[in-house]
Amino acid sequence: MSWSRDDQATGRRGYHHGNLREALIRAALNLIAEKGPAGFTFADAARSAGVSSAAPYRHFRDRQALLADVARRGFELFEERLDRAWNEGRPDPFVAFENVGRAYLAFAREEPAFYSAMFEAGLPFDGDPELRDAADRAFAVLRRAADAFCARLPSDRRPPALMMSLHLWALAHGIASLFARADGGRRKLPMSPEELLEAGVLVYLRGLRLIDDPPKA
Amino acid sequence: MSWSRDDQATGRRGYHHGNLREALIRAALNLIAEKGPAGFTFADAARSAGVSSAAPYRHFRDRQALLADVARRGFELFEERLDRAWNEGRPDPFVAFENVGRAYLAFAREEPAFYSAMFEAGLPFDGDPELRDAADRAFAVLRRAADAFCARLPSDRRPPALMMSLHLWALAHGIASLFARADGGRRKLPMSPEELLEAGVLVYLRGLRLIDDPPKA
DNA sequence: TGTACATCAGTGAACGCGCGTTCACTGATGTAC
DNA sequence: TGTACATCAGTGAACGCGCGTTCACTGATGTAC
Repeated sequence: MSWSRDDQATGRRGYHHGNLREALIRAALNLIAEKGPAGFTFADAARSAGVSSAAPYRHFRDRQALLADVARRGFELFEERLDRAWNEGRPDPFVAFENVGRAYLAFAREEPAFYSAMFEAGLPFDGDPELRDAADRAFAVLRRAADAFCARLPSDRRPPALMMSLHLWALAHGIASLFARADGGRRKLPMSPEELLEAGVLVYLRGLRLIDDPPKA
Repeated sequence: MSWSRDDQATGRRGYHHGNLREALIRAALNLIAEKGPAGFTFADAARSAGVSSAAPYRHFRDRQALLADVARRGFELFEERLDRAWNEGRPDPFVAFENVGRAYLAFAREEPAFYSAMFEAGLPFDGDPELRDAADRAFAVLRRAADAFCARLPSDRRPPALMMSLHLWALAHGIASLFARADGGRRKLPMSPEELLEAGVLVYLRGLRLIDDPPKA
């Protein structure tokens, strides 16, 4: 029995929910994790927040607006995690880069719902400046890391930092999409995604330092 | 006016369609290209094949079976394209590798519907041996290419070919997913996805040849 | 401290819609004789 | 070559379902006086 006015099951307090917006976002994350961003419905989110199907309209224009909010928060969290891993290039840019890579995969693995909403929901970035900005800021961490790394190289063989950051982003995203997701039917590997990414980044960074070496004929 | 019994609009021939199975697959591809694999419906496929909504059940157990068939064909076509690009390593493994990379991106760009069905529909590979085999055969092309490439390297610095093929697959897939798809809201780049991939593969392959060089401190 | 009132954040019933699926059916096709 | 018949591949109507969305409403909360 409960002495307070809280409903133990839903966390609600009587007629007014109190924090429905947050509850809907949490519900959306759970549903996306279960069924993917396509399987998530507005009605379902309302249901699992313990509220009528009309209630979400007080907080979100429609289903897509809720999804976009989830994605935006995901990018913010992603940025924070990557930035903390980079740690301003400490102890040195090389090690810090590896840490960013691991943080990338850890995020994809630990927050599959956010990751799906961010990269697989097909949200229109163009029409949503907040979402685009959040995504840009997350990428900017990689970009800053690449800048710092390149600055250490002798200027005659310094690669374009933008290109470098795009390569590493693509590699991390590719590994995350193909191998690091929890959704059952993925391919078995002889190594962990983290090891695969670390080895890949290692090879890549070594290749960079030889950028003016002609290819083997 | 038509002298045959063909219906010009739908390609049908009277009561019996003639080739409904193929028509449904083509319809599915168009619909997936338009709305993504999540937006594609069985009813819509039937409609655009000019047939009643019950007809598809003569050819596919359900919606997912049709989707899986599209994905399987996609992997078969993908394998063929990659294999042709590899061309048994001619003129030399390095150039042939670049060709495979370009073929990978070209496929993602030219066949977005196949690509979506293959990599984004979340189909259960485990329960569908034909689909899994088709996917494995496509990957095997990359694997063979990596084997041939590694065989050219001196044995004391020969990288694991499996790892190498996984890296290149992930890089190509990452670039394709993030930058090479036609679906509007993608990020603008200062270079084409093909150039980005080519540069990345170049750096990677150069890094490979230094695999026993210690990282810069 | 109490009261009147505005505002807010919910309800619950209803709607139209399209989907997936089934069913008995029927027109077309192929084949045996 | 014709005919009877089995089989195949469609039809179209119907079903239950859940979704997104709207609407008038109402209970709860905050605030001015």
